[in-house]
Amino acid sequence: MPYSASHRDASRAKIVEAARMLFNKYGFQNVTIDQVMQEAGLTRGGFYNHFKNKEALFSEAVSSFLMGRGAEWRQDAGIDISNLKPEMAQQMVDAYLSSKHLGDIDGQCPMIALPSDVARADPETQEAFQNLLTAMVWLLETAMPINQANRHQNALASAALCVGGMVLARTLPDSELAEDVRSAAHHAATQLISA
Amino acid sequence: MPYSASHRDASRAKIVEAARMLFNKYGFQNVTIDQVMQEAGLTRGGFYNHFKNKEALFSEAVSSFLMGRGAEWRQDAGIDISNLKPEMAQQMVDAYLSSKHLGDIDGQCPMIALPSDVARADPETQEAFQNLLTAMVWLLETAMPINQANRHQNALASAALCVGGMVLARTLPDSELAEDVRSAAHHAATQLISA
DNA sequence: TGTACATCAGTGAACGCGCGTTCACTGATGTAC
DNA sequence: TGTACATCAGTGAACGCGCGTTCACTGATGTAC
Repeated sequence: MPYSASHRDASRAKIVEAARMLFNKYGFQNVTIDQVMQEAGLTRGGFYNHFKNKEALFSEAVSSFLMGRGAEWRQDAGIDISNLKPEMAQQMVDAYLSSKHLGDIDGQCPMIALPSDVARADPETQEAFQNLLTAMVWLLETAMPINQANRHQNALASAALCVGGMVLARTLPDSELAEDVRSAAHHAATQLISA
Repeated sequence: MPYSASHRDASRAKIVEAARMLFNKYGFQNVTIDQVMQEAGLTRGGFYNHFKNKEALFSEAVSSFLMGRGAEWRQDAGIDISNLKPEMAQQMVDAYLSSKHLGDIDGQCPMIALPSDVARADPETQEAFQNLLTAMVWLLETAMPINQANRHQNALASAALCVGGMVLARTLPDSELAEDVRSAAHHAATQLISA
């Protein structure tokens, strides 16, 4: 069994991470397998040792966010999912709807960068996307100030504000308007999650 | 000057409308010019008599919504932009965040169907997209109950909720969750635009 | 311990299909006379 | 009014490029003896 399993896994992980980043930046269809493999430091042909096809890579790239780049992101935001505290919903909203997150095209949440792509992708990818939303809603709901009514509904609406505000801000060419949308969404989401 | 100008314009309009519908359904890259022309009742080659290239068609398709399919949509919702009344913001939110709008893939607002595509398109298309948002915000702001504070900010946040709620609902494979998101966004947007 | 072997990740050339775009041609119809 | 002409929207074949995928081959390295 030449090439240790860990070597194999490391290559695979490099491919997924390169793909996640490139898909975020350019979209599913505008990224070639050649580009991904090059970014991962490998060559074209090897791709099919690791994945069935390009769609399978997309699904992996989306689902990798939750425990990969997303975990770093949460850490930066001061959020610890194994020890949630009532102020962390606000930290989540602050970080998600921040200018920094808006500008971080490579590292931002796939729900912002890829919703239309995912809507047309295969069921696995859609599941992965859904898991991102479910996790976000769970976090907002669980880490909301204690005495909130309609916790679940408010968490869902906050998530819609977070994603909607950022999707719009990312797409608008007038960056001043984009900032206004982002900050209005941030303000409204803050209202929603406070008691 | 054979073929009257009106004949030419009619063909062009048919192409744009076919494109708008197909792009909404399948996304910019998944629609071929062949498909568009066939849907418009014409043949492939004629396309370039009307448009410089596929990107130019995309931009037209997005901008056509505001006064084309979108006008019908507003009429169905009981909204008359030349005679706005204070209850029409609520009508807008009701119609935008309705199950009917969610299911109407062909006819729905391009901000829901195509945000990622537009984020990667040329400046003309992004301008067209921005005009849709600006119009929506203007409508919400202008038709809000009279005695509202923070009208502009609330209109921006409502628009983010409308778009975000629908983008998520369209992408989630679990239709029950999709409904929950849609209705939570609707509830929150209603709060935002009432005094 | 050292060496031959087997495995399989990685390589890069080649294939083949699809699609945006071009082009020479057609023919419907408005206009000049 | 009728007819020849000119224009240009429309046609459909062809081009050419890009990219997902395949494939025969290479070579690094773990294992058996």
